Amino acid sequence: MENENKTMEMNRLLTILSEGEDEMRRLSSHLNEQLRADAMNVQSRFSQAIAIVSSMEATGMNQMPSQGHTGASGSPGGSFSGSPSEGSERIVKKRKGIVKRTINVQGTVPDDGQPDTTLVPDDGFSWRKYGQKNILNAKYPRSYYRCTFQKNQNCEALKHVQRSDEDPTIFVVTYQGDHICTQHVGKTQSTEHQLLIPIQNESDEHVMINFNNSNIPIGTHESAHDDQSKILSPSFSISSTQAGLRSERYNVFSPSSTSFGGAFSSGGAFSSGFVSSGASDSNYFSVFQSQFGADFGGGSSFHGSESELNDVISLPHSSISAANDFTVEQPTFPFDSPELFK
DNA sequence: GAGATTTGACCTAG
DNA sequence: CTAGGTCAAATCTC
Repeated sequence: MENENKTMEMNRLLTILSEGEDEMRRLSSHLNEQLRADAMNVQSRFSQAIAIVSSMEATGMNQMPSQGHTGASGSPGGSFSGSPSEGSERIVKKRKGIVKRTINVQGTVPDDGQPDTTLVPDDGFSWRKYGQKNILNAKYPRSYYRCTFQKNQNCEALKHVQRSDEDPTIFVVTYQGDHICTQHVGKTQSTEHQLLIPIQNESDEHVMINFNNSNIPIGTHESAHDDQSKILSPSFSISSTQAGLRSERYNVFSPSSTSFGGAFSSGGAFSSGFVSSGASDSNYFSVFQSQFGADFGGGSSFHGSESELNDVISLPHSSISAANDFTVEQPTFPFDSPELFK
């Protein structure tokens, strides 16, 4: 029962993040070149969070990923900039009834001679590569990873990653098994750059999304004494590295929105307001909301019933939104700030 | 030297 | 029998 709630909330979170990522993608198309790079940076943060949540969910949510040992295997580089929204998510049960969870994520643009391992998105867990195989009728080989802590903690989580034939920047990531290892949540991040999202309304558990420029930690933490309302103002920063770019602060706010989902849904925050709040040391987007996860549409589980009925359940990204009674349409952005556009 | 990656060989489900 | 998945020795990196 508790797990069902968790799954539901995780799916909600995925929906929210996916939509946020979509909105940022749309938004970036309206921006000038300088700001577009920043917007894409934010978009990539959403995408990374999505991958992390997907990984957590796929591996049973037993553990939250850590930051800090992503080094070696599956996720070197930390240059992940993609999301499940690029394709579809599906649950596959093939051999021996083993349930696998597949998501599509967008990695970095492949460079000639650059190994796949440097392009594979970081999902926050620590993986060790144990094999690579050429797959029939596939352009690119499939890489096999297991949890780094398989040996010393008997963690059985596995994943394999394969680059899409159609779009080499898209990686199909399949997760299998549960993380039982204790990969600790990174503690090196300042909370001022973290997004804390309550996983369960009734509990004190949160997902923490860090929109810092370093690796993103995401994890649960106990906050029995925390006032939730104080941590429900997610923000993410855009820090331009371009010399000469005027530093400004932009706020995206939603006076009427009561959820993060609403804030990023079409007709939500972006249509409610998007303003420049003046100069600051860094370009800064903030999403204000009164309450995260209030209610954005039922929170149905696209996780389904773990494929008990079907061997393959294919779920295009759009259906994630559909499953939550969301309709993603072209937003109507009242971009009033002249600095935003060419 | 320890740990991670590579890669050919081997195993096994379908 | 075949293709996907794993093993393990060789190699690489820090």
